[in-house]
Parts: sequence; C-alpha cells; structure tokens
Amino acid sequence: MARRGRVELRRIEDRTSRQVRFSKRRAGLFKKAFELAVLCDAEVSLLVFSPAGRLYEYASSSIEGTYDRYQAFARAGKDVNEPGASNNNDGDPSNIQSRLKEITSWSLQNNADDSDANELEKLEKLLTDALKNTRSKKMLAQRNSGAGTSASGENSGRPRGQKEGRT
Amino acid sequence: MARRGRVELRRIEDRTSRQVRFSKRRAGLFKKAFELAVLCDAEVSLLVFSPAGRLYEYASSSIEGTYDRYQAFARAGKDVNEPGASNNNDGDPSNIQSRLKEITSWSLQNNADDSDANELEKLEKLLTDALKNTRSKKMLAQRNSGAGTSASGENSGRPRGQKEGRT
DNA sequence: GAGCCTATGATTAGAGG
DNA sequence: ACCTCTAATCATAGGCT
Repeated sequence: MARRGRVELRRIEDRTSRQVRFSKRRAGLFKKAFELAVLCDAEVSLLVFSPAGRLYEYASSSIEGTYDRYQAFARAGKDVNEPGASNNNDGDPSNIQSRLKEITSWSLQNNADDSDANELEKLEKLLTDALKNTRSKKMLAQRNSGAGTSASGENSGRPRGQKEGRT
Repeated sequence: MARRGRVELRRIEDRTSRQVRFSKRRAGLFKKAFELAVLCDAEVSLLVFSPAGRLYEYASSSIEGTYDRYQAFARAGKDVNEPGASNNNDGDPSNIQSRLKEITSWSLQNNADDSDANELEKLEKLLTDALKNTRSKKMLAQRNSGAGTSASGENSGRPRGQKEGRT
C-alpha cells in the first residue's frame, strides 16, 4: 500500500503522523540540499527546527559563513540601482562591485584573516585582479571624460522576481 | 528519453547542463522545504548561492529570525564560540575583512562602477592598501607557519563570474 | 521511535519547440 | 532562456517489525 491520493498541502493534524513525516521528509530534504551543493557546485545552508524545537542543520561550507555572505549580498544587492544605468551586473566578472562582493564574501567564508599563507595568497590574487580592473576602468573614464557606461558585459536579461514555495 | 542510469554524485562538469540542473533542483528543493514547513509545522531557513553567485532564499518565518534562533540554540546547547572565528573584528583597521567591507560599502555608495576617474582613483588607493595589508599578513603567516605551498590556481572559495540573466 | 518494504505519486534528465 | 513531453528514477505514506 502506498499513497491513495495526492498529498494535501496543509498541516498534518495527527501528532504521531506529523512526527514520522517530519523525520522522513527532513531526511529527504537534507539529501536534496546536499545533492544540489555537490552536483551544481552551489553553496547551501539549511536550518530546520522541528515542531518540538529540535535543531537540524546542513551547510555545504558553514552556516555562519553562508549567512554572512547572505547579509553582505542582500545589503549590497539592495542598494544603488538606477533603472536607466545598467547596473546590477552581479554575474559580470568585470564589474567592480560584483567583484568586491565576491571578494568580501570569499574573505568572510574563509576567514581570511590569520596565518594561512595559501589563503592569503589567493586573496592577494583577487585583490590584484580587482586593482587591475579598477585601473583599466579609470583609464577609460579619463579618456571618455564622464560619458561612459558600465556595460562591458551587456546581457542583463530581464528582472524576474524570485519566489519560492506555492500554495 | 530520461535518465539512463543513476545520477552520479559529483559535480556536473558541463556548464550548461549544470546550470539547467541547478534551476530544476533548486526549484524542487525549495518546494520541499516549503512543504516540510507547512505539513510538519517546522521552522525552515534555506539559503542557496548559485555557482554564478546569485542568491536564492526561503524562510518559513524569516532568515534572520531563524538564524538568531540557531545561534541561541547552538550557544545554549554546546557553547559554540570559536576564538578567531569570523566575528567582530570590525574595529581593527588592519583587519582585512573590515577593510573589504569598507571598500565594498564605499563602492556601492558611490556607485563606483563607471566614468568617474576621481572616484576610481580613490578606489584604487583603497585596493592598494588592502593588497599591501594582505601581503604583510601573508609574509607573517609564511614566516610563522613555514607552509610554503603556493596554490594560486585553486579555487576553493571560487570568486568568479559568469554572464547570465540576472535575478 | 528507528528500520524495512513496496506500491504509487513526485521529481527530473534529456530532448524538442 | 523557458516551456512541454516523456521515460525512468526517486521519494515516501502507510504497514509492519
């Protein structure tokens, strides 16, 4: 025997049943979170509190690191955004802001603060690249004397509100 | 056709395929997170960064709220508090992370993305300082640890961008 | 509750539009 | 890039141990 009908999307009333479902679905959810991280090279952070108040967690790197990245990202992404000026090039590697965001989150993730020469070496490389980038932009700016656009990697597609879940 | 065999549990190498799978699996994961929250009355917080660095989030209540609960919980349960962890170095001007935060916020405030040579000059200086800082830290680290492997080609933290439609 | 089982609904990889 | 279709795997409700 198995399901007789579709799963209804509302709170399960029976306590025991809800508990069992929670265990099973939680396992499935964590498995999928893990798979997404591994297969697609994504950074995933998942926190679940059971109705009873128990904590379950998964993070492909670390909860704190990902949360820090989230905060930096959310803060950054929300700010300056002129409709006319093609900003918000989050995926464009030649964009200084996105580069800085990446560097910052990388730095936070890796706690690039102390005594690890390798980590610092990487950070150094990132900073060098960013600096190089800045310089070339500056040159362009001087040449064009204030008329430039930032659209070095045009393609910003369309804004597509992200929403999850469903009713 | 459909899958011919089991899904291998390792990073998908093909970029396009990885992107497509990411979208699909992400949708599935968020749906399941949502269902767990509703069906089982759980508190769920899910953060996902795509390989391209875009953020996707879901929270049955709120990311911040759940994260706060997590911290309170973790602290209460196990007394988790690492000494040099990525926390509260904001006051130290020689700290790389705080410097990066400064740079990032400056960059965002001033929309330091295009056509202003002076602004970019300032940004350049900030980056130079940060780089100098990094270098001296690296030297200290090398001196103190003797670990001399230069792994510059590796991307574990993987800052990198790819041009795609934005969120 | 934790495991195991299994029928069946849900998810999804890959191809095509 | 996004939708649809389809085949095939996957997840899982409900039973039972």
